[in-house]
Amino acid sequence: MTAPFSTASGSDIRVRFCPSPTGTPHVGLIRTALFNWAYARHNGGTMVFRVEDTDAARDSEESFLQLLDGLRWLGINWDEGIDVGGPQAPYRQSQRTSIYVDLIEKLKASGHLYESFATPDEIEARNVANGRDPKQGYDNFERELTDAERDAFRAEGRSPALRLRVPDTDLSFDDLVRGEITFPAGSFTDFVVVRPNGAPLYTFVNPVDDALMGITHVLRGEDLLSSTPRQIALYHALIEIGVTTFIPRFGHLPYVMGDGNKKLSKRDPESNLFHHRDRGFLPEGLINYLSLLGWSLSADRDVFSIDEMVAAFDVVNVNPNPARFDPKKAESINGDHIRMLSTTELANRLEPYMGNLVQSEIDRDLLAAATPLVQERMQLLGEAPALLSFLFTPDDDIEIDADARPGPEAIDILDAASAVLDPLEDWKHDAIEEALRVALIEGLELKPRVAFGALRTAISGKRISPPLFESMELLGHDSTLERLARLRSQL
RNA sequence: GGCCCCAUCGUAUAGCGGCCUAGUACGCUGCCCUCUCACGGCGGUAACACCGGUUCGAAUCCGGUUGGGGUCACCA
Repeated sequence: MTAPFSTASGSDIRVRFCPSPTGTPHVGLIRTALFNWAYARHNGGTMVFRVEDTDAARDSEESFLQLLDGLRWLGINWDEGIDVGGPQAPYRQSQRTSIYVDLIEKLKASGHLYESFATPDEIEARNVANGRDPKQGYDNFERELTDAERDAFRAEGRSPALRLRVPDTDLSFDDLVRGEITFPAGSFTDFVVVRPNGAPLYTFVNPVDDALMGITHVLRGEDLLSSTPRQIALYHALIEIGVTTFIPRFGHLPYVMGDGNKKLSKRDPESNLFHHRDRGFLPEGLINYLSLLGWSLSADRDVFSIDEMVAAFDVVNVNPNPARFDPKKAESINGDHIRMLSTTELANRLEPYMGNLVQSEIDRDLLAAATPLVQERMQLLGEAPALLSFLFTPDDDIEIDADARPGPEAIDILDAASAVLDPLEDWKHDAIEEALRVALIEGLELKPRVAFGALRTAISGKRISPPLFESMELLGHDSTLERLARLRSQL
């Protein structure tokens, strides 16, 4: 069967993101949103955002709000739909019932939909009785029910679901990422589009809204690949009754996988968008990494800005095979983005991650001054507090980690350091370093790592810290001396 | 089981018939830098699932096999 697929290109391209608000935003879902968005922006087309909340049992307002929060955090915006409105409002399916009811009547009248009284159990039993695989699905046997037969079912107290009469021919489409795909006639059967209670199902409302909203390119997860022929069948019906004139192009994006060979599960923390935000991913870092799941900018570059991604993105270059989410790689990419930020910008981004450490203007200034010390030491913004807390902690409250505590031999080091630092006029890191090197490395003939290790413990309480002399400078003369004295007294 | 999709280093990918004794990045690892940790620099490790075919020539095209995944809901 030949079909009038969309030929839209450039700014005529219309894509959509249409999540069902169940649970926290999943990175696979977000990757789908990202690719749709990038495709629209690259082509100067239109991004539509609608919500498929037709499953009252599973959908929640909280989840809906989280979706908005997540998209806004990432900077994925839209031109029509939720909040911004548009010619096909409303954009929440729960508010579009009358539109569906109207179309259901039209499709019924035109003979595309027919009443089906068989329950799932009966269909399975029927398959078994006919020697078919129980899992083989519906066999279209109620297509030509007589009025008398229908009345008989009604007399039993049954209400019919409505099924779409699908064509008895092969159905083909040219997938944007996979190429030509053909489903043989008979491999997809008449499917239910309306429940007996009159409520339309996803199988109906999704293509109907795409048609009504003029969607030209449907980019979605590959789990929907098998339902595409059925949707195309529905499109043919919609075209015949004049609802639309074309069928969108489809592009089925590869799965985002977790460990093993299965989709990243909703139970897996890695799947949760907010898990990554909470740990300190930058929006641009996460977008960069997510882009790499099934797509690449070029052969030898995998760190790039959002603008660069948009400028280069084309869905036809998306790789069809499933991609594993690799937290290590994601963090590495994020670290690169952290290093690409200006220090003032990084300081601003860091602040929300500092917990109650940064509370005053003075704290903010200290954070700004300390940011350069940690910019090359983080992959996640959430690592900052552990690295910097000693700068914001009163001298009395510095805890000495067990693995950082030096032996009694450090007493001489601390004494010598105090002696040379106390009278130091020019409290700058290079002067501090010079004084300490003269006193400890040359004077006491110590190895730098031994001498400075003890001082590091004194001021930070840790074996690992930002650069020592810069840290001392930020801490100030008095605090530094106080901390040296405190450690000495504990040895 | 029927139908559909997928198949390059551990991972993500480059490759769209000769530029490939297969490139890059993460990871792992050796060395250098170095006050710790990082950052950075220079190396190393490691892949075309298999079998046929087409072709002068195949990771690239075709067929099959194997393996993995999805789908066959009155969920979305």
